Amino acid sequence: MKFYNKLIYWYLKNKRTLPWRETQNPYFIWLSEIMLQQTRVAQGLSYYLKFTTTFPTVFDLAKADESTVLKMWQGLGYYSRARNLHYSAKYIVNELNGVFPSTYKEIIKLKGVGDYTASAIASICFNEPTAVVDGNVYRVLSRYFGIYTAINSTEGIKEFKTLAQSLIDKKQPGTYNQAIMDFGATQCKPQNPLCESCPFNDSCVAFEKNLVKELPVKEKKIKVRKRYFNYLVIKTEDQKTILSERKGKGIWQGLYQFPLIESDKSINQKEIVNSEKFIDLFPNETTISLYNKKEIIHKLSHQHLYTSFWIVETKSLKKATISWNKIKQFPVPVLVANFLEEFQPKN
DNA sequence: AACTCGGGGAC
DNA sequence: GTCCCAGAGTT
Repeated sequence: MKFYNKLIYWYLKNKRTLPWRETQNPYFIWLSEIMLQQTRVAQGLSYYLKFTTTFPTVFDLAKADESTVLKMWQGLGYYSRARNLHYSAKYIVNELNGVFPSTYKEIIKLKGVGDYTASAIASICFNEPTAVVDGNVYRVLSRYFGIYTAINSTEGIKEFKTLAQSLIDKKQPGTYNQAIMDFGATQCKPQNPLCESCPFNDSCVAFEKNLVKELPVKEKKIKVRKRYFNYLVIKTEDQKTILSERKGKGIWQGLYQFPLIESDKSINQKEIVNSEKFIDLFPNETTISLYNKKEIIHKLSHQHLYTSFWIVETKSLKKATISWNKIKQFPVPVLVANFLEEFQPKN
């Protein structure tokens, strides 16, 4: 029996019921695929429902402000996905008359769409036999065929794409692609895969040679940068504060935060008050107090942010233009959202 | 080729 | 703590 027949047989019996499996609307499939990049189904699901409800068509998404899109994306991470999604929605509306491109070659031109996403959309929506290679596919193929090539090397990326392409069922590429991903997610899992009940355990190289735990091979690990964030949470007597948008490179582009004093180590209240930024911001009298006694360690994949929130009260401040009761309309990082939730449970 | 971009869940 | 998730863009 061919590889794809066995796989699709498994899929038809074991597939998860998911909302984006009920449609071939390329706009919906696109939304789901962008959201699920480096994101578990369980985490992306509610965002998918929220987006498809609020923006039922690409025209609705294109019409929205970027800030609105980011607010809806808040908490999902990798915010460039939301910015690129919005950019591409406007492109589809303005340049393509709202018609979603229908071939891999055209789909991959969209910003935020790479080989994986273009293959997924082309196969699921337009029946084009382009094989997806995501983390699940790397794992399934490296184990089944006993391949040691690092999945994040240039060579590995090429090798696995070619292999995946040779295995696809050209008559039902969309079903095949979803099958191999679902199989990787629920059966051939990273840890404790269900080999004893696996339909491939009579022909899987890794199972036969007891290499399941060694595969797939991945090169090098990331190193984590430590940063020290001191947020100045301003409260004026007329209930205003300052939020500013993060611009340029780095994390959280387009999201908002309180005025930030960053340092390369922990700093105390005296150092805050004597800093250039603080003096520039508050020429007049203020009261400052540390909100969290212990630094909050916010962990990103490449950075650990040691964070202190400083409550700064002052009579009035010209730059403080944002009312506290409107603060939750702004897209903010989870680090800031968590603080606001505790500091201002209302709204 | 290496780095950067979030947040969370499973172990 | 470690790994990694329906990856892509930039340097």
